[in-house]
Amino acid sequence: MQADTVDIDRLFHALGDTTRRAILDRLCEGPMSVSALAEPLGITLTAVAQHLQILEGCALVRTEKTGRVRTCRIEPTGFDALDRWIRAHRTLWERRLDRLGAMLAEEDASS
Amino acid sequence: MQADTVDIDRLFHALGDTTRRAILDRLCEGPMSVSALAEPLGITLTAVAQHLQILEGCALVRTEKTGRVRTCRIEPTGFDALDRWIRAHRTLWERRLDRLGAMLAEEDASS
DNA sequence: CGGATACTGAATCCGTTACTTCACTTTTGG
DNA sequence: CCAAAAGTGAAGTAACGGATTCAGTATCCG
Repeated sequence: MQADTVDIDRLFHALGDTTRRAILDRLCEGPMSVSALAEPLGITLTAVAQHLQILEGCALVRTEKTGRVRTCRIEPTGFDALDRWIRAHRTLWERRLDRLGAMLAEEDASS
Repeated sequence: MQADTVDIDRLFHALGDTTRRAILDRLCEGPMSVSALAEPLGITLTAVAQHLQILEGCALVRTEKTGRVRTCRIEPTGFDALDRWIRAHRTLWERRLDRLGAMLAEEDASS
């Protein structure tokens, strides 16, 4: 399970930024160069490159440089890791809520 | 849909902190006072209270003060909002990957 | 070749955030 | 009633994060 190596801390941190989520949304339209990404964002090329490093660091995008242009695309690995985290915790929390419900039902029954 | 009011930005920011995720994990065991939460974390009561404000702000926990003790518990609303965001984007991204696959297949066919 | 393009790296700036301390209010148990 | 317990509020601090600028490097096109 390759996606387990993705640090959930980095993942949430990466997604907790509007610009980075905008980059991801943009990449849904297809692979794109760094400049193409930067153009509608109103920030520097450098800033975009920094965001891309973070997104790559938690496997949300993959980039590849050919010639002088770096092409960026969506990488589902980090996304899968996030999904797995949520599923795991959802069941934990739901189990807890179920237990709470059971306790309340028990109290009602004994009253 | 009450959970739509939850700001996804705040949500990711809230979950992007180890201590806050630890608080959530701890609350899975059941409702707890602020001091009880603070004790194993090695940080001040004040710090925990601040984290709780953030977690409440995006509907991940709910707290209620009775007497001098504030009881904290898991609140699924924010969690649901997160889940919905992920589902929506997963389909977006997968659609994109499908389209990519189709394009590659087309290229193969035309070669 | 030479100039434009597409980035990269380093240093810097400034606002935000996590955490602290300390003084204070409220509640509660003996 | 009074001292300990539980939490609140305000102010301060140190580190981090997103962004900038500027000076490079590598690549491409005419």
